[in-house]
Amino acid sequence: MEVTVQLPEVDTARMCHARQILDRVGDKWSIAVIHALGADTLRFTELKRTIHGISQRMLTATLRTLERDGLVRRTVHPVVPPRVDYELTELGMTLLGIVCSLMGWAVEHGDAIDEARAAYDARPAGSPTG
Amino acid sequence: MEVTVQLPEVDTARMCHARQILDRVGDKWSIAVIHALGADTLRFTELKRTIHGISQRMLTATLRTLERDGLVRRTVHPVVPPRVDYELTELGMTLLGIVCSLMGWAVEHGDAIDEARAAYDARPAGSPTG
DNA sequence: CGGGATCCGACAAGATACTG
DNA sequence: CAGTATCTTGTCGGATCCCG
Repeated sequence: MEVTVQLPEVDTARMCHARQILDRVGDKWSIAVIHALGADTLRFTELKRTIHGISQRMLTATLRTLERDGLVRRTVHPVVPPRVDYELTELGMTLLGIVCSLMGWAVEHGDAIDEARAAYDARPAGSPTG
Repeated sequence: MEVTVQLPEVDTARMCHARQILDRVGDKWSIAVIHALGADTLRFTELKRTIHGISQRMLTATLRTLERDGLVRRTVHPVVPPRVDYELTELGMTLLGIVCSLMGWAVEHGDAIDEARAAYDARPAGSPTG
């Protein structure tokens, strides 16, 4: 197989941009929130139930960050039982597309990675790479 | 209310896969290493010089993880001055493609995010979202 | 040159309790 | 219901020393 990646001019500056969004979506819960909101508009509690493992502290923090980055829109309804809706913005939806690409890659090559790990883990001590 | 979700059937299981690779490339240096090796095969010291900010501890740890996941191949040359070469595997190159997609998104929408942040930061205290 | 081991600081993140 | 504040812990990551 030959390399068809051919990154055009991906210098340090561009890679820095990649780190930017990875800092944004690379944390433990952003992806989960984006994915959950990609399906539908949800309330705080609904999000908490959907994502399961998340604490209300991290959910709040994650939502705040995503809102600040313009990826999630927060709507407060001034009703007697407080109600706050969260939904993806258009920008957030484009990011969701990227996330789906990520998922596609993970599903496609996740098996290979698993095998590689097993093989690496099975190596005695020093691998005769040369 | 109806769901206008465009993603086909992205359930929790798939999202979990996305988290897997984000755990892998989401750390501080993996992207930088993958990007550096995407251009050419490099030695340890060369990698250290290319990535600049990285310490040898993190470079070693990052390389080890990437090697274990089958993304990077490590070649030891038994010569008098020790020489170790690192290069991307075919699997690593496909991941580089994903990374490039990420970079593309970052470059394309990074400006919008910046504006959103500025707007969010300029808000008084409670935004009349509803 | 390449890398392992250890110590230590900084921050992310979980659990809990409290508020409006 | 939708958060906020505090405490504690776990992990990441840098600095340093040492080895082959």
